[in-house]
Formats: sequence, C-alpha cells, structure tokens
Amino acid sequence: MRPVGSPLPPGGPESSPWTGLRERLRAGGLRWTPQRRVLVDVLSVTNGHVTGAELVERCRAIDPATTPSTVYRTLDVLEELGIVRHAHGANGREEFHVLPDAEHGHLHCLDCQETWEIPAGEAAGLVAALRAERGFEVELSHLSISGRCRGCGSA
Amino acid sequence: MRPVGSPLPPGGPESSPWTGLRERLRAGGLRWTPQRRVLVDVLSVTNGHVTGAELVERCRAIDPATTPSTVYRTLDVLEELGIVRHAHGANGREEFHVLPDAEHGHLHCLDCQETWEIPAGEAAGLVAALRAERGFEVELSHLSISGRCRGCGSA
DNA sequence: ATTAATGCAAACGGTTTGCACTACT
DNA sequence: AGTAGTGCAAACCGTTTGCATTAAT
Repeated sequence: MRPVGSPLPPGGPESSPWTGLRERLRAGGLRWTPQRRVLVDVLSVTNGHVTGAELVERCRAIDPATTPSTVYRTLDVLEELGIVRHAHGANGREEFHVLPDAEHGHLHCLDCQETWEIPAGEAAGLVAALRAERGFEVELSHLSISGRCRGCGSA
Repeated sequence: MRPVGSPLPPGGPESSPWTGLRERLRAGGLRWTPQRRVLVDVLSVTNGHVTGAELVERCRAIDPATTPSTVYRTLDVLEELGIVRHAHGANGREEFHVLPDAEHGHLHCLDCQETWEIPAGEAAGLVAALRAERGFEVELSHLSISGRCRGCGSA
C-alpha cells in the first residue's frame, strides 16, 4: 500500500517525481498541506504542458475552494524543488510541465491551435548550429515554434 | 520634397513601407490622423522588435497625450495593411516588428535578457526538417528561442 | 454630413502581493 | 508555540472594449 496522494504515473513505478515529496518538503522546513496535495494530484496525472490558469481550474474540480494564489505559490515551490518547470507558450502564457519529462519543445499551429511536442532529436540540428555559431545554449524546454500544421497549411 | 510624416529609413530610399501610407489608408476609407502619424514616426525608426507597451511609451515621448487604445488600434490597422507583424516574445509579451524586415526569429538570453535576431538561414535546417517530417510550416517571425548566450553560459 | 478615429474610463485575464488568519510541525 | 502556508481582496501589467465626442474626408 503506497502513501496516499501520490498516484504513480502508469509505467513509472516506484519513483515518480512525487515519491517522498512530503519528506523533501519537511527537510526544507516546508509543509505538506491539503492544498498542495490537490495540486500534486493534478500534476501527477498531467502530461505535457499546462497553463497556470488551467491548473487552477483542474484543482477546483477536485477542491472548489482552490485559490489561485496558493496554486501559483505552490508551483514556485515545486519549481525550486526541480519538480516542475515553466516556459512561455506560443500564446504568450506561462506554461508548466512536470519533470523529468524528456526535454522537448513545442510546436503550435496558429490556425487550429493544436500543440505537439518536439523531441530533442528533432531540434538537435538547430541546437548544435546555435551552439557552434553563437555559443548560444538553447533551453529546449522553453522552445515554442509556431506555424501551420499539415492539415491547416494545405487547406 | 517628400510628403510629411514619412521619414525614410537610412539606406532604403524611395520605398519604405511608409511611402504612400496615407493614400493606402484613404483607399480603404481609412484616415490619416496626427496620432497615427506619431506611431508611424516611431515605427519608422524602429528596428527589431518592440512591445506594444514600449511603443506607447515612445509615442508619449513625442506626444504625451498618447493613449494606449489608440496605439493598439492603429497597430491592428497597420498589421492588416501588412506593415507590421506581431509575435509572442520569450517573456510572453506581444512583440511587433516592422516589415519587410527580413523574416527572422529571435534569440533570447534567460540570464541577461538580451535579444538577438536569427536570420532565416540559421533556422533553415529546422524549418526544412519540420516541413519534411511533419508537414509543418514554421512561421519564422513567431520563432523565439530561449537559452543562455555565450557570455552568460560560460559564467 | 458622414462616419472613422479618438480619449476616457472601465473591464479584462492571468498573475502577484499584503496581510490577518489557520494549521502543519 | 512557532512559523509556513492559506484565503481574501486588492493591485498589478499589458491589452481590449464601450461609448460619447472629435475630426478627417
């Protein structure tokens, strides 16, 4: 029987980013509260990117009393712990995603608004080119490329 | 003697995006106002990207009575005319730039906040790869890549 | 005389903050 | 008991909107 509140993602048994979170918090003098549990529950079943506002909503689905400030403050904490990371999406909104999601960027269709992930491999050329030519180290998780997808482009 | 209000950018004699703007507006039943002239004056000496808020400020430097709503509304008009284009910067703010700026993306250092342009050539590989593998047509002008620049990365 | 464009002020949406209160440890 | 965390409400910032007024045509 596992500790409550930390459902393990399918396929990643016995060591999700969430295992031992409670203890990690305590170790830093931080606390494990019901509100944090709700957000963690939401995040633990989240794959891909989510906006802060979206997380607030999903938390409200579980606990309607959820407050934005608490969610954002907890996200800060989780980011400091290295459990989530934020980037800026194509729409200009903050987006969070759970680590250790393989590093990837995002592809965003300006017409249908659909979003896909760009695995590191697909961006490797660009990353290498910028490193070589400019000494610039791309933060792949912040990469968001906009354009038109196959369906919309050919329409 | 050239028509007032349309200073030509250095090196682009006789046909900036601004030449004949007044007439183009009129042709569409639109009007040429002092406020629009201010914004156009600002834009005509702008190279690279600017946020809407920045444009408002620069307009205020010329005419302190400048109103945000007017600036944003005029930007919409200019975008419809194909004279400016907007994208979303790495900070998540809207950014405008004047066409026909060669199509380019932006490189943004997460540490020093500096920004550079990525000419089309430098992104060509990525663009081609996404087209080939996914049928995705990259909108280069919306491309904003974050990471650390040479100086900050090696620090 | 038309009617596009302006200025104001208020509303927006997502996020952040100050502060008194609650509750984890 | 001590202090991290909460909830509220208000502030924030850049942007957008409604509406009565002004002014380009």
